[in-house]
Amino acid sequence: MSWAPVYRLVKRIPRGRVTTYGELAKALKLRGGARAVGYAMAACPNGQGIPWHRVIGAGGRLLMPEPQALKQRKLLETEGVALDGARVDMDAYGWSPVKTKKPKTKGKRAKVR
DNA sequence: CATCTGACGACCG
DNA sequence: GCGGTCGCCAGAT
Repeated sequence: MSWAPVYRLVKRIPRGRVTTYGELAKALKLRGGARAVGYAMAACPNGQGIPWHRVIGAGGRLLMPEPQALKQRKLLETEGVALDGARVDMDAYGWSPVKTKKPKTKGKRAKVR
């Protein structure tokens, strides 16, 4: 399966912002397919401009095993995302793909929540 | 075709 | 807050 849309969305994530698998799944209409999204990320071609580290679990919780999680934390911090231990403040850095998704019809509501 | 597993999410105890 | 279970989709065996 071509996870192009997933990768595309991930690439759309602005710097200093994060999103969750669930959000991505919903944005792509993959209801309950959070796992599928996770799978896509796991199979994501590393080194192709895909900021996988901006993709986290629900509630802004880091999932991946430690080695990757640590790296992810570091990368996020570098991008300006404040991490609360293994937690990310979704209320502050949570990016909504569905709302920010290509504002075709004017600006509409570019407000989070 | 059946079964298990997985970088998930939500629910329950 | 933590751990276990079920449901979801996709891929591998």
